[in-house]
Amino acid sequence: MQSGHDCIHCNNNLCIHKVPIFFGLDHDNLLKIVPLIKHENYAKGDRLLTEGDPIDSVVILNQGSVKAFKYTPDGREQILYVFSEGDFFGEQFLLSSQTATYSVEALEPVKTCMLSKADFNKLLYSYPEISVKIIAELGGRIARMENAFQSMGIRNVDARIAGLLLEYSERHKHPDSDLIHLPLSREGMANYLGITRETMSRKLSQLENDGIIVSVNNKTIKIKERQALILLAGKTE
Amino acid sequence: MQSGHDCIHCNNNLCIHKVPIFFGLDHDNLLKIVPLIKHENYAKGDRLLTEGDPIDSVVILNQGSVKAFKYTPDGREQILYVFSEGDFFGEQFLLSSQTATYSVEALEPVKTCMLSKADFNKLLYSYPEISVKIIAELGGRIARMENAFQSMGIRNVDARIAGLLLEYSERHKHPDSDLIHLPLSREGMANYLGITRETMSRKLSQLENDGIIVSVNNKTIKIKERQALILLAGKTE
DNA sequence: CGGACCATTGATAATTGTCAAAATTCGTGG
DNA sequence: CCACGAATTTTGACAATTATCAATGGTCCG
Repeated sequence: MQSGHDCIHCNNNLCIHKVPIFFGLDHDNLLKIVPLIKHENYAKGDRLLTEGDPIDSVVILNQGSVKAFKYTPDGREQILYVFSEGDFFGEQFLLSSQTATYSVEALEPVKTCMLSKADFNKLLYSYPEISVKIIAELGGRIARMENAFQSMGIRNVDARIAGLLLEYSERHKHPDSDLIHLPLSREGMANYLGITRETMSRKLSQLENDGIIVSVNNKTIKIKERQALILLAGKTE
Repeated sequence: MQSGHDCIHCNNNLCIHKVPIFFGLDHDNLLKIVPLIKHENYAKGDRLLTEGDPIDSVVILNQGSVKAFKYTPDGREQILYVFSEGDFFGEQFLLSSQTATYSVEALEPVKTCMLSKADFNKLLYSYPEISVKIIAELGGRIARMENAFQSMGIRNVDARIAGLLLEYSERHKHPDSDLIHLPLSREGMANYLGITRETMSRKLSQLENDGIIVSVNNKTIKIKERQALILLAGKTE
């Protein structure tokens, strides 16, 4: 059983295997990082981070999903991201501003791995290739944000909703069927798209009436006419 | 006149002094970078980059300003950024995706400095501190994008417009007075906020009727009641 | 089973988009 | 420096869409 230490490694520190920034480090180096990592559990609704808080570590999601959001001037939540297993956040704050620019809340039970700011910085200097990975990751995140920003600029709400459903269908696909797990509630999706929950509800009902989707339960829908959604997403008026 | 080479340096390669990522490099190292830089001029309306194009260099703005935008499914421009003197773009593409995720067009006569992808990568390996600077810069850009995204989610258009004017008033302030130089046309601002140019026009007229701003010309306005704008920007309904 | 939370639906008001026309501004060439 | 034409902006009337307010219905979980 020469894989003994490997199994401990795998069972307790999965996160290190799930995060692109650590890909490419060899096994020995990974083992050096393992002891630096702290773990934490959260229940649904728990706050992992609050806008304005000082930040002292990078957080890697090992299980579950979270929403990252800011409050608009009128007190509504504007959701920026939904992070799930393997995603991480906090790295932007370590090197630029010191305080969190958004709040993070668990959408379901969540397990995290955390790497302190000091250790993280040491890593950057010890393994220059990690810096390059991070630059790439940040570049990707910027691109995704830019896409989201563009979608927000689409004046046609039906197109925005169709686009969101298609995005979820790619990212949260159920294994066999064309069922989609929605990471957010109706209100959550509305808060992501910048519309009211009533409008969201109405639009989904309409899609169901048109036979394009079927609502299975509050967090699951089925796409019946993917092509129609794609058409809607590119609709001009 | 021992400053001879320094002056050549300063006159022809100002860009290197304007970009945060090169701050902190000593004079000798800066001199090594200078010969790697290529220059280019553009007239108003020229394309510097088109979405989907392969990218082979980082572009630093030495003079003038540009808009970066994507086309929405219906063919409208969604403006993502206005870059001006000292800003740079293209660095995200070098390390992640290979093609441009947005187009860039000159808003006025523009002078650029360009650093090839190969040279840029060499720099990253030779001067690790540049990587750290870039991570910080990207972190800042993400934060700005997140703010913009949040603003877009504000359902009240008056608040979005007030916020935009306040932002411009900080970034494009005229030296003495409280005149603001608008980097974008009415249509451009509308395309940034995701509204029609007619709505933009109407809203600005209304602000002028209310005595909050005065329109000096198409690219200049004067803020008469800054406090009123701040109030509007935080308005809930 | 009960209660809290979430989602849906209806009626109405407010806002913004659309289309069309007129007015203004801007840059260029004489 | 002025005039002219092109481009941009403004305004109006109307249609379409979405927010708001209020009430009802449904779902999830202990």
